[in-house]
Amino acid sequence: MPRAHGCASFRVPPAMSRTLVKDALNATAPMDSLLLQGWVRTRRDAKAFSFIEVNDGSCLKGIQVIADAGLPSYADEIARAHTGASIEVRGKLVPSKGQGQQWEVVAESFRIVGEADATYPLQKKGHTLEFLREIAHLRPRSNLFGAVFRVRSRLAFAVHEFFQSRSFHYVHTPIVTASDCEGAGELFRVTTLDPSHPPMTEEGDVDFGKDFFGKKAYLTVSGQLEGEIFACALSNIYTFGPTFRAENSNTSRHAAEFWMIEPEMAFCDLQGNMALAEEFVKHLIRDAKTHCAADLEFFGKFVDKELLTRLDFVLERPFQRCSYTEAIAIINASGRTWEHPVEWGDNLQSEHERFLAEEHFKCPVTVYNYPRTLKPFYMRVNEGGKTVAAMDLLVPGIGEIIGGSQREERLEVLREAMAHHKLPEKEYWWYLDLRRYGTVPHAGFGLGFERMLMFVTGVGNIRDVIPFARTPGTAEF
RNA sequence: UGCCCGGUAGCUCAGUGGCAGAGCAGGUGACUGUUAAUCACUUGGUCGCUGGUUCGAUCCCAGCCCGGGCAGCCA
Repeated sequence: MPRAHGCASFRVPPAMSRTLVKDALNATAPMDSLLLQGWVRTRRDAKAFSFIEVNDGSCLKGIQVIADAGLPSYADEIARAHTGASIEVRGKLVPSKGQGQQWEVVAESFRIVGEADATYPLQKKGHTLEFLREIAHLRPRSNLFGAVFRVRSRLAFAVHEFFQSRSFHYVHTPIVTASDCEGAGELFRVTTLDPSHPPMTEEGDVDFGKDFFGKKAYLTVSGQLEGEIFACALSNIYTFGPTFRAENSNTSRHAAEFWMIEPEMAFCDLQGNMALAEEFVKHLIRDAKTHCAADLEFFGKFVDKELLTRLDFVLERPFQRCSYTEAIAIINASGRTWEHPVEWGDNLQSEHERFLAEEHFKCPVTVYNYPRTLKPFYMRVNEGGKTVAAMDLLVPGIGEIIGGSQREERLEVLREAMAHHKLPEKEYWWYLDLRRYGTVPHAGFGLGFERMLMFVTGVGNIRDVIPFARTPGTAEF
């Protein structure tokens, strides 16, 4: 940042450095002087003084400030200290005389930094999540969203910590991609062509050869294929970045833009993959419990009463594992009538996945070895050729949270699979090269970061665990 | 994309084929180491939009827009 020199309006830096609310609340001794900066949550006036609850987002709780009516600024400023106003307070941290808190701040001076008038839409209580979505620029100031986004920040850090501590290397895979045949859903086109006057070929088609990249380009739906490249060099890698799917999905667990974590391990099979997935999910839960205890407690109270016991339960028990073939047998032996009856070879529907995780196993469950016909070309073909070494981790309440597989490392088997899926070898020459030169068994998976956050926070809609949700028809902010 | 539910004050909602309602928020006053403070009074409306039926529509009908739930696709 540029520094101001010799400027008359240069503001003298504060003599005191700022104390975060979190640190003030966790103080072990009184403080003679501190500077608080934050936003007014509520104000309660008495005759001789006012109570102001100040929150600065450093933690869930705010701190109570006592502003005596005798303060010089009181008469002019206190009436402007509405909910939502930003405020700066200098004073002492003292043990509270009141009941609800250990510490409070006795103001020696305070000023309103930025007013918030009566149109400020956040009230002390009673907003629906739908309303808060419409004010996504203000909702981080609410208790719930402050908590959600603190947990999101912490778990993003925990992702790196988990992999880095296991000697995985972080790879930045591209966001713009030119391969459109990964089969992971509809792609968003990336182009600089003028949509109303695109260049045309002699055949009358749009000439993408004249586009920015000289060919058709898209936003990535997965970093997996590029991740495999790096796993076949650095051994253990992970990606963590945004992913884009242009599916017209209108559900509480799909977004057009979401963040995905994709580890890829060389010299690893499906068993190792499942083990890592379980360890990873448990690590994230444990980390949130350790570092976001107050926020999780808030979710347990106001979002999902069973959240904390469920998370503990998930940590304690080993995840269940069950082959696709067994899963079909369990579903059909349940004696239930299904909206979508299944037999071997069919996709598992939501109702089946929910039944397995929520009722049969009552626990996260990894379903593996799916029929070859249901899965993409890159998954490793099992003995007998009918199934592939795929895995999906299903969790209660959400369903699929992880999808992964052991990859096909045998050149000829992979070529057959590509031919079967009608994929041109020319486009995948580099992917095939990985099997031509020093191929190794390798495996990996993708974890939807938002779905994990839904599981950890109990929040039921993906739009409420991502700062600015992109869903069909909506890209505000 | 399909099926279902909804749209009334800033927010959460009730309601009726015939003067538009409550709680909270906002305002004024009182009271109090308060803490979702309390009490009294009070401001506040294109009843989503367009058209139709009707003497009269916020209400009934149609179309559209917006939001939500579920399903499919997936993470």
